[in-house]
Amino acid sequence: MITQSDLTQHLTLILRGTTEVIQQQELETRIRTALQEGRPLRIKAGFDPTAPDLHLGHTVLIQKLKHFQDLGHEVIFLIGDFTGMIGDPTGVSETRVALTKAQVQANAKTYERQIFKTLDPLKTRIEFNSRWMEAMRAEEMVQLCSHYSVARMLERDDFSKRYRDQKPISVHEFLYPLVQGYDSVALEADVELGGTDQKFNLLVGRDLQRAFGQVPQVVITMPLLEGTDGVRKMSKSFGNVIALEDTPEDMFGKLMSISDELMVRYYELLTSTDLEMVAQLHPMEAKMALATQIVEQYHGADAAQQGKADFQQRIRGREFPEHPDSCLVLYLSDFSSPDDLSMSLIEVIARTGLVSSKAEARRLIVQGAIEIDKERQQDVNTLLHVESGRQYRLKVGKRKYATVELANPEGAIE
RNA sequence: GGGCAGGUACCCAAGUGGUCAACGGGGGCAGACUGUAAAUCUGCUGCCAUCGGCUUCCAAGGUUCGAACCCUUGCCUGCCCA
Repeated sequence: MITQSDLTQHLTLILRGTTEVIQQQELETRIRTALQEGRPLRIKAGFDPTAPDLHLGHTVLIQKLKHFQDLGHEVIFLIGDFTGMIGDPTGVSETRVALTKAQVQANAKTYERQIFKTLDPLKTRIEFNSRWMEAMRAEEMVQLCSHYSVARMLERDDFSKRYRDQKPISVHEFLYPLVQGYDSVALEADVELGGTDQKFNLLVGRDLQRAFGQVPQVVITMPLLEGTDGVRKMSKSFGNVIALEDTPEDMFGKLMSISDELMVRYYELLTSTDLEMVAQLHPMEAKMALATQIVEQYHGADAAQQGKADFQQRIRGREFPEHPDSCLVLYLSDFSSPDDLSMSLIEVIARTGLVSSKAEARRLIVQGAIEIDKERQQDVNTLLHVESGRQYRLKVGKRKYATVELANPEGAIE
């Protein structure tokens, strides 16, 4: 027997952090039925195969999938390989390179590795929409298109905006919402999750399901997580991502560099920590706790501690970290003469690979961003006289460190 | 198919024959200040180099002593007409 409190508990978890549920009434009804009949709901969330590197932005959805999974529902992680192979509609001038089967497979593997840090591999169904889309004949495709009008397509925010701004819209881009919507038909999804930017596409799914004689799915939208800049959504093209496969040190550092405001947001969407409690903490402490918690989830407890230690050394203490970003080893052959083991500082910095050009190295020197063994070097003409057996510690800018040393002379095998 | 307007550095956007590696804004980087924050202030932001040089303004040609700017063709985008 299903009690009201069971249902309420169930719903509370599902609704946590959501932006919108269409229709919540339907959701409740379906959950009730599911519980009563012991027949789990089928939850779908789609992902783009061209971006296999998941970042914290994606995990908002994955967490939500996890909630459903924990409640016993069937979770489908859908990889839009068919849509991905045609090309993505975002970006005006850039035509995405079509992915090969092999690439898609490789990306799918990456996805698995990443999402299974959160989801249960045994209970997660991974699907590819090429399975049904490749089998679709042109005739069926045309028929699919007939279920939607251009005017309604133009209702979509980004389409109408681009239309207004006189930016190009290719016809095939209209197919995207249709294909995505059709995925719901093919999977007979009960619920589809997506970011708020997906709302339109998700709703198309409802319409198409209706057109194909199915009960329309419940649509749940989740907020888009802001990137490290705190303003724009987290996205690779904005360079503001915290990737799941960032090193623990990187991840920790990036999390520490977000604004206090954003930190609260991250707590809200990426953890289940009580927000009231967070507000009691010193922002710095709270941020440390957040960073530790998140790094721990994706890299384990040890890594989290290591990330924390690295942060403490490198940034707070402005000390040389345990793991420098670059270790430059120089050989005798790198110098013009074995009697004069000196190299211009610019050259040395460039060789560490931490800067993109010598011009940049030069700039950093002028700007006082370079230190050798804790001494600031502001002279562009500085020469580094390398003594064998000695290690030089370079600080390049705010957060990059490198060691420089001469190759072991005895062990040198030419 | 026809007409019109455009394509400038990471993005937006000035420039419309020499003084342009190219105004300005955003972003990024650095310094100061800090809690590696945010906000703020300052500087830098094509490449190589000691003066100086080299490669850039959709592409390919052309005119010119000299072109991002003029001409031709092509490619791309938007709008209007069919």
